[in-house]
Amino acid sequence: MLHRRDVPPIPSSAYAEPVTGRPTLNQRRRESTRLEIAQAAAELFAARGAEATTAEEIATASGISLRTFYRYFSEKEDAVAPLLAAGGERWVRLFTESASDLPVREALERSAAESLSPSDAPAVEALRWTRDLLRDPRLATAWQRVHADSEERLRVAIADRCPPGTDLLEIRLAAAAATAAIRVALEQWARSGAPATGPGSPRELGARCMRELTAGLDLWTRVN
Amino acid sequence: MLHRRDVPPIPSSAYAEPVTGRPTLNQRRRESTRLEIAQAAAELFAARGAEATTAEEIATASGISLRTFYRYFSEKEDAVAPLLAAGGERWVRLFTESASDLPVREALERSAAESLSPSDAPAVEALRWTRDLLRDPRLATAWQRVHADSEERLRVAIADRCPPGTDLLEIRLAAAAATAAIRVALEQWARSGAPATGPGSPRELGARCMRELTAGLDLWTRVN
DNA sequence: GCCTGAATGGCACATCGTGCCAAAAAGTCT
DNA sequence: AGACTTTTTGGCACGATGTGCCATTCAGGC
Repeated sequence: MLHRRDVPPIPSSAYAEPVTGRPTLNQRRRESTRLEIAQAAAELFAARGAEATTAEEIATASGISLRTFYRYFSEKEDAVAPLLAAGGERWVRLFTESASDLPVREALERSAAESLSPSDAPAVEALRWTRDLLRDPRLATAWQRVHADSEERLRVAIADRCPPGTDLLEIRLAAAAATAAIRVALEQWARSGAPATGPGSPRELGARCMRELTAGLDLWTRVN
Repeated sequence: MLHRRDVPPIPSSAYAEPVTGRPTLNQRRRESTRLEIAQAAAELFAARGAEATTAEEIATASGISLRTFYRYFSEKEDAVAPLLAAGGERWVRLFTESASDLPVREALERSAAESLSPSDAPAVEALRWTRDLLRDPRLATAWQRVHADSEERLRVAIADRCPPGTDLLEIRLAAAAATAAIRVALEQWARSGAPATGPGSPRELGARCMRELTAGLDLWTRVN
């Protein structure tokens, strides 16, 4: 007897469980609010630095109370995570949605390249912010957490594509290699003055990093 | 005029600057204190979890005041960093001290394997603690920071070995690949019930991860 | 012994992050 | 429309975090 569950057999969120698209209307509203807060936080962090910015200032700038801010983000520095994670989120989504008959490595490289070449307007904004925010040492923790989360999601996505008996260490290595490739590419791009497209762009750097880091993985020779 | 520095032109530590061994006596004492605190913190974290342990409890268990604790560690969770970083520290040190005529890749693999097979008694302890501490989600941040620092130190060490004109991106990739290999190997070992030596040990897993992740790097074909 | 600089401890203080509860908002149903 | 339920929000209190400041203690060198 773990939980008391008398009347409603399913304690899930609310009424109007959507049969159609995955994200609930409320969830989309919440995601939109998260982005607004992230935008305000990024401006403050870029201007004064994360150290000198209080959580209350971010909340006020976002038009919400301090208490509500901490319902959207568990830590002050996490407020910019939606911007830092924008690329990674899109990347894993593209990989998951790619044709399942495509070899894993092909799918990884293509979705990475596509996610690193911002076509969307907010994606361009996120990239610009990333470059600024990476300079703040106080945000290093958030940057690392974003990639740890990304690696975990990617690991699950890769595992779903592989046959059941696949070595888990191989899957972990593939996820770690691919995530590290994206991270190093973005860090290198942020340090350089290269533009968001063309030579030295995240897309080019990412392709090269991905190729070199994933070349030696055994995973590709066993499943395709 | 950034700082006021009138009388002493060099603000370095103390008297008795040692001409011989690198670490100052005071620094060694400090390092020893750090380890004692880390030991006490690890026991508390493993028993009650990092969430339910206050910084003051760690300080009291270490026989120091709360204020002094924060002079040794900037955050509560960082208190166990010396244990989590023990392997990585030794690894970079072994790599740096290895014969300079040894090819970079050889030196990397050998020092990694050696640092992952604990011969020292405290190294065995650190490994045992690592397995326990990795279960605490509250310590994930410290774990990630430890490896970010390790990657940075390794990057510098690799750069020192390479000829001046070497592509910085290649060096970054090598450092990232090697650090990720160690991290994945330790995470996999911690999840499994494998012993510290023999089959499934960190040394064996590390060798395999290192081989697969660094196989595709261009760096080896240009410098040796 | 004295003297000097570093290490320590105590205190105050701003900020962080959370539990709790009441008010407001949003959605459902008749 | 109104009554009802569920979710979200804001305000408040409070323990915990992390730091600046200053007096005291400690560990040498003289």
